[in-house]
Amino acid sequence: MDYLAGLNPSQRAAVEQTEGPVMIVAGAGSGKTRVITYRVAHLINKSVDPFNILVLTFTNKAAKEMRERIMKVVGAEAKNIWMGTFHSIFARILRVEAELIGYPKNFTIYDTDDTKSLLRAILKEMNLDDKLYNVNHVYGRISSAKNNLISPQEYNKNEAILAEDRENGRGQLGEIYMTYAQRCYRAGAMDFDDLLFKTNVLLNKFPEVLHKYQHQFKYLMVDEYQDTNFSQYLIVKRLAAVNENICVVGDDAQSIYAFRGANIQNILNFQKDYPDVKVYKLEQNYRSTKMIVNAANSIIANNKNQLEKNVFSDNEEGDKIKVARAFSDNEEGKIVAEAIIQEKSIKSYNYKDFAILYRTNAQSRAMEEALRKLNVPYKIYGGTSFYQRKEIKDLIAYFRLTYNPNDEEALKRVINYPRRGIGDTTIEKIIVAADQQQYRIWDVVVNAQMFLDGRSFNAVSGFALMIQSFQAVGNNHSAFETAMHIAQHSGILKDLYEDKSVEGLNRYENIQELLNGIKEFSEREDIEEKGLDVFLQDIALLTNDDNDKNPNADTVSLMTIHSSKGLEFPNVFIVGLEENLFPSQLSLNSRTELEEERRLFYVAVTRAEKKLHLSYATSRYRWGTLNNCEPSRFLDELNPACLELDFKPRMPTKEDDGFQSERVTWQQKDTFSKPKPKVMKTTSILPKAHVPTAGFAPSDTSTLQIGMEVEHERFGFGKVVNLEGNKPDMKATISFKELGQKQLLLKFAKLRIVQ
DNA sequence: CCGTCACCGGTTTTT
DNA sequence: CCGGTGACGG
Repeated sequence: MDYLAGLNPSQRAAVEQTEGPVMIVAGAGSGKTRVITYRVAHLINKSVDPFNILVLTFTNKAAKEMRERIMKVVGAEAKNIWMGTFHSIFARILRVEAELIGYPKNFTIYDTDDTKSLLRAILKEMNLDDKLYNVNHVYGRISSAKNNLISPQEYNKNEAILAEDRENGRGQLGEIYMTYAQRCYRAGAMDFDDLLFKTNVLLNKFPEVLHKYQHQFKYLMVDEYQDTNFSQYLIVKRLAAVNENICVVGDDAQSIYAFRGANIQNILNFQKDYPDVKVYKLEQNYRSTKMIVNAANSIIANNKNQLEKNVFSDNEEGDKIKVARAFSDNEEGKIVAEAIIQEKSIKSYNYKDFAILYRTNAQSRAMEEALRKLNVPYKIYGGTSFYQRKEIKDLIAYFRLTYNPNDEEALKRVINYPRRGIGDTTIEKIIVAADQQQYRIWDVVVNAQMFLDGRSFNAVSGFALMIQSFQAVGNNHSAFETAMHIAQHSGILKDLYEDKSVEGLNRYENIQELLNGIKEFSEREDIEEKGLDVFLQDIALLTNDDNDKNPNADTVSLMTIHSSKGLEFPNVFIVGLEENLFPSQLSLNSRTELEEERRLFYVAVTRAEKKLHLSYATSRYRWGTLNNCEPSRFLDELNPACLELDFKPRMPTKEDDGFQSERVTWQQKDTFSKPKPKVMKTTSILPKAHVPTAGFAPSDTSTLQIGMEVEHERFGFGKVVNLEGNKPDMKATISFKELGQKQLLLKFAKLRIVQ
């Protein structure tokens, strides 16, 4: 049990409190993962059967990492823990229980693309204006209904919801939702939200099933509890209801998924749900320097409604946070790339000690180009996943169809790819027939003679025969053999092989890579079921990093801030700190959304261990045109004492005056982009601006002495406490009444000597 | 049914 | 700027 020795008192207490409800409020970098892993290890050492432990995370990466760390303490037993993302764990349970709720065991999981494509089809069939009924909007509406456990029937009975839709001119949303749910059901498919929604249905409707899992999962732990939505919350609550051995870990300050239905109240209200809860706070940050922790605290202080905590660091003071300004997104990339090379050589870091974080994936382009020019190796995380590439999805659609021929989206995708003379009209006929006769789509396809005439009938029945032959092969061959057979006989391999363009070559290689992956799967010895259907099951739930071939390569990491959550790097660059980008334009309408952006910034800042770099550009390409940008309000919110402005004006203009030495009011500096009207007031940590005395004029400061009283145009009155440096670059430390001590370069500062 | 071309609209963030 | 969609002629 020597692992307990390495814990601080509150960490240790949280680990040892294995019984009853426990809430761990874990500040950024406070050793949260450590506590969870040791807590699980501790349970196992107390001879709790790993099969009785359920640990829920939000990403596959987090689950994998934890499992490995637990393995180091308790060995191979760790393999038996039920540990994974909400979606993958409940997909696994649903596969066992699916038939109870009318789904086949091998139900398809529709990913976002499938969902949107189906919605588009439905909107078209209903003849709805796809601008008013924007697919993303419709999807969002349905998704949030599901995450709040509102079924299509309930939706259509709920006058408040219907009225709201009608007011927005979207009175048909209820009907769309209904149709969408039916189509998914008929296709034997669940979307991401269904995995949670249907689990709730299952646990609600079948007490014996609920009972079974309540007794199986004697101990529950939920990581990132602040990111759970209502649907997830209720699953957890139901499962924990018998033993109440539930431990949730989270940090309200890092809640960044409200946009997807996460409800921060779940963590804020946990104490109400379990009045006898034991609460542990992990407040010591072991990750970052004091400077970084202080800066992070100064940001989050701008948010209301938080769990009270005081995150601190006993680490070294650390370097100040560098703030760089670029003239364009491309120059920003260059500044970052150069800074990486410089830092790396001075402090002999590896490339993998650096991360570049951005708000949106689109920002990666400028960074990539700059890194490539300077030969800095890098790796992009997230973005379009390997499994989302068109060619991969095409082949997988054949796999899907082989095991679930009612999968409408898979069918639409490949029934005419490669070309086999089945056009849109024919596909339309098949769908309409299925709809009118209440047939499953595959019933129509195999009985094509009833619905189609000569030529298209031949093509469709040829296709049906092909899929049936795939099913036959799948029945008695390994995953790899089946996959290879399908790739060849579907014509996909040939089609891609004949495309000799660079992209075509690339696509061919990607297919090879997928097949290689399946080969590896076929050869695994740690699992029994190795059919292609098993390989297929969770593919929709995988993301890019689950396909990382050499995770230990020495490369700079590029990713969105969202995907950086839970990670840490010695050096972090947060780029694109501009209004309308970060905070995102779409977040400016409400306080809650703006606060989520701020938490996102907090997450980004707290990724850094040693040194943090911030940057913004004054202009940026967006859809191919150049736009002016203003610096982000978040720069204003950082404690100025933590910042070091690092502007190297390449084209010195009069706007640059005073930049190096003063606390900059960022918003005013870009004279050519007119300040946007502020949508809402933010509570600024900046004191009220000083109003200079009438007739303020800067004095000649060459005679300045320690002890003199001065007035600064914006900082107000203060006293000179120190002077250092030589003439042109002489620096004065002035203690201002309102703002405390500041260092000013005399050649820039406009000071009036009072006496 | 298939290929070409003009047009439009999309960038949050992820399972 | 890019990729997807829709109209049109072959």
